[in-house]
Amino acid sequence: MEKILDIITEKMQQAFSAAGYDAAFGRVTVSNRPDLCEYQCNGALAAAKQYKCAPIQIAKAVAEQLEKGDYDLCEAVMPGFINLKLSGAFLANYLEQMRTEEDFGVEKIGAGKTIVVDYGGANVAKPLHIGHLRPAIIGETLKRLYKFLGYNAIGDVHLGDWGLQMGLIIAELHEREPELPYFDEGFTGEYPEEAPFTVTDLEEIYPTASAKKADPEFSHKAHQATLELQQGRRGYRALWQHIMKVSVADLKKNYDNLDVHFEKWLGESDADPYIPAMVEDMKNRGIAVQSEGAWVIPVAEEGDKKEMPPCILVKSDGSAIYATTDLATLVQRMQDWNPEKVLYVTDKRQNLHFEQVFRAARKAGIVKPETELEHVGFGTMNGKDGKPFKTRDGGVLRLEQLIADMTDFVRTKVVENQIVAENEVEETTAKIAMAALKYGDLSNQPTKDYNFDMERFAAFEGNTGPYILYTIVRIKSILSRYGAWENLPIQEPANPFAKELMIAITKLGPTLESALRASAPNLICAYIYELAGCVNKFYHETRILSEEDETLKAGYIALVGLAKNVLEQCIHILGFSAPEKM
RNA sequence: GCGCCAGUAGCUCAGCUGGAUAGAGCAACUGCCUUCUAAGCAGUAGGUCGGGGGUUCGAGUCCCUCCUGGCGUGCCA
Repeated sequence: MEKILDIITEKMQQAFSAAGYDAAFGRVTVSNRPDLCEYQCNGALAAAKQYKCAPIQIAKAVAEQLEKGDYDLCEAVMPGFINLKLSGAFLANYLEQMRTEEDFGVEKIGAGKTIVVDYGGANVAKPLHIGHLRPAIIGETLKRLYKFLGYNAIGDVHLGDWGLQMGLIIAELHEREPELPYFDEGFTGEYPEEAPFTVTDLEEIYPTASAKKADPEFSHKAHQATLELQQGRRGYRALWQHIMKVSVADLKKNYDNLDVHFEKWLGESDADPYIPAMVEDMKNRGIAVQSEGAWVIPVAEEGDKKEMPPCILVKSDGSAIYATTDLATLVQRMQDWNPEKVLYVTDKRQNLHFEQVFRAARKAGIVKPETELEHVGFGTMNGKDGKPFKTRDGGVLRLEQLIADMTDFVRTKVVENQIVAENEVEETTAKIAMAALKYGDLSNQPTKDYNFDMERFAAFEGNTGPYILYTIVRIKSILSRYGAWENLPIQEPANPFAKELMIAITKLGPTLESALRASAPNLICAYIYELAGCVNKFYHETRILSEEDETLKAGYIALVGLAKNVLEQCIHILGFSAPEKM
């Protein structure tokens, strides 16, 4: 469906033309003075400069040309704004179309296009911790948003299963149990089926090993193990298989709990087979050059404001580095899926890295010139005090623990309120906790650092996930009392609150498109907060079920029903859902 | 050193390509439940938009400069 702003902008542009001015000045925006009007055009102010006359003259002349039937108000005011209020008939018509078309008539701008969203970033052998929350939920939301707008969106977890961390674990295991057959280079038999460790063991082994990186001897051992693993040392590969199996099952469980689902569970190791040919090719074509013992791809360009270090392709010890696997992964993605776009959702501190990789990929022709590569770099989630998030004993808070804490906090409230039956407490609690957590995070601008404060996130008032759910639940309650409502047509607004709500609903499509363009889920949050506010005002001011005029009542029901559907569609994109009661 | 990002109410943050009176939420105070869930609604109070210049009819928004904080800056990811 064409957006309202586009429709009235077109009409405004025609009016500018008809009045003898450049149509380009006819852009209409949502009013920033809702007390005066709903939409406004500031074009006369800008046009005044070009035509050297008073802006109000232009505004008046243009307003004369507008079709009066579309508007309840259409006037030129000082110093030269053109103020508009839509007619109820126009709005009802538009909303009725939204109600009856599939997906609210939102334009499928991505039809026929494929996008890869790379967003998990989980590391094998490491439990998900608080740092994994943002990439998971921001990435999942962006992926769902792309899907809703018609893209074929492929989410890939891109496991960290091939880097130094694997070497660290192998080195640490070797120190602990050197007698294991995996470390015996002469061993030719079958390795045991059972892993010599559990998930819980791994969760302790990795941090221990990581802490020992400062020790030069251990560090060298770990680097050596990484290299040998990558070069295919048999025992290390077997050990690696064990680590993968144990760890991935656990990761899947945790992501499921967050309602985050990946289409592909590929990892850095899956890119490995592509590396030799890619590197060889780059060397042959002179894309990669030797420098300080390593093979690098110079990516500095003229006009760079900052120093642009080269992209390291092969380290001086001969092993691959993250740039290598990222490039090889891109080779695999282009070959298998040929996407229009690849989106990377990672910490913003990796900005330079991706800039280098993107340039290298273009230089080497791994992607087509028109393939879009975007890095969505999100900010750090800090503790309440603004410092990096730590547990009381200074450790890293596990994601599971975070969710458990949030759930406990919410459960108390749910029990206190006594609205749901005892056997529904857990399900309701889980939904509210998820909404609190995700909305709390997603409502921030992704690029900004923010402070995590559970009390604030799970607060049941104000701009929070629970507030949005509460609004939906209120409507659901009315709808279920009313009976069949799905086919009731939208009517003209019966009061100002209804009209405000209707206008809010029309902003769905434009909001989703802006959110996609800017990779900014917070825009969706801001939108549903506004929409929920409109619903609550309408709810408060209008007695719906006790309305005696049946036609009027049906119109109310149709309107809140549509509002509910839009809200639920939006929270689905944000990755959470509403209970029946709360 | 260089580069990137940020600085808006006591706190946490919005503010779309420069436009009318800078907006929310929390905290504080005040009203509104015999009526569809008060996890709500309405209202009061709270601001030299980090400082200083400049461009413009008009600047939180654009340009310059300074201050403060965070991050990055060749073999970790």
